[in-house]
Amino acid sequence: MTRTRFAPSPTGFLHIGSLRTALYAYALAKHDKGDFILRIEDTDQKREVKGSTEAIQKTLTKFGLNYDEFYIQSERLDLYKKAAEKLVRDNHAFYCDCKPKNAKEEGFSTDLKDPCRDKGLTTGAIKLKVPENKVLTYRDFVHKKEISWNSDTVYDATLIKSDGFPTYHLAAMVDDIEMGITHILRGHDWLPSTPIHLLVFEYLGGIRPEIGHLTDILSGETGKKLSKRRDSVFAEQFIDEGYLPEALLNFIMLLGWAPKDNRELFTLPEFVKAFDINGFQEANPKFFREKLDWFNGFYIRKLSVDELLEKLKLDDTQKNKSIVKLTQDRMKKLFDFKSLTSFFFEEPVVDKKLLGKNYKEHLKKTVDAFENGIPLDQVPKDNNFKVGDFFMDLRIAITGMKFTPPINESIEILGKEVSLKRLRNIID
RNA sequence: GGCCCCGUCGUCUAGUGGCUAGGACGCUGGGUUUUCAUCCCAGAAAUCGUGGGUCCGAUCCCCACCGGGGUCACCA
Repeated sequence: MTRTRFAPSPTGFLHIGSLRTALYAYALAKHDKGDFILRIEDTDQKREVKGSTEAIQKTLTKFGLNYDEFYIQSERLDLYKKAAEKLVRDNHAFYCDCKPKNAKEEGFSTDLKDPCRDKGLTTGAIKLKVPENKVLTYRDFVHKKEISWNSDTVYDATLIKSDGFPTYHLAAMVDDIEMGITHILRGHDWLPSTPIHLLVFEYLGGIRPEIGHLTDILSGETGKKLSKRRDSVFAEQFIDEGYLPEALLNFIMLLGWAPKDNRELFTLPEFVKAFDINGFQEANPKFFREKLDWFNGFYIRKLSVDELLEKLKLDDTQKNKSIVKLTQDRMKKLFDFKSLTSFFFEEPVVDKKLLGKNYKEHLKKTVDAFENGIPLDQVPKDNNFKVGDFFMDLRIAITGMKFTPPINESIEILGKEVSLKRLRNIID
């Protein structure tokens, strides 16, 4: 039975890269009818942001990534403590009372082995005792190759902090074993610390899951890894901007994974079905929005009128339905609806410079046609107007814009009274 | 700097020891249309990072280089 997990730390909203990791982990499990587990890694109390666990749950649900099991690491502390004590007992870990260091401020350290490793202390933080000159190897299922290190390049990583909380290096491995995780799928930033995890797995005993490291998504602007701070890339934010979850998901699917048959359109169930663990990409993709916009337009067009009405939070009136029908093909984002249709709801400001030379003649004859019940299509024929010019003047007079939904249908929705009023405003 | 990952059209990517290197987005042109959009058709766009090998033959295998990315915490 395939079991995968998505293990975010509750430090904010769902990063687009995290969403992708969750999606792939979900597909990996569900393709084999396995379980997808959500595990909140809240072992750093300082960084925790209130409400983010709920936000993550809500967002995953919104995208259809439903999980079968749910865990919170801070509720499992004794498990990690016991594991660490076992490692100390087995002489694979040791207590340490050194002052914590922060590499960001202190720079690179060349001394990999901790001074406390042979002191035989019995209190303090607990660190991994990394063996000398040992080759550490695993096969990465994303990269489809063996990756290895010499343990001499690995530092004695902290397993339990002095506040008693475990670090990722311990907690995640304990949980992955305990929860029977078969495949660890995680961000590429974890690759360098994998030798630590290999040792922890080995010393803990039990079956080690397969491990795979996803590519980083790079910013199209900077070429660097997308960052929460610099780039605006939260899943929630895309939704707020008028992207459909199914569009974002479809876009994300292809940023780091591809099928052999060039297919590009997938609903979530279709993706799960087509998913193949060998389809992962090894090179870092850049994040550009053009294709996302296309996906979004595509999925908007596929919506039924009622569905679109609901997405736009519009009342189910006949008028709204008609307007939606006219604009559906023209929307790239849900947000576009507002600018596309404002003239239906409020008097447009008409810039007369946009109108053609003969606009007065055009509009006068249109008013006549309205009053006498003559179809608008008839007007240019009867008066020898150039069809395009005539309708363009009409369009601008009614909507204030050059690019609009079909003008005849729009006028129908607006009604005779309103339309006439707008025409007269301009002629007089 | 040490360690590690990566390198096919602008972008996302398919591909195999021998192909006109395929698709999609975007772009350009055309058709449909009273505008725009949709839809349809066509086109431009990748000397497969560079230089060496191996081979009858390399985008595909090997090496070097260059370039890009990541990471070096009692954060995850």
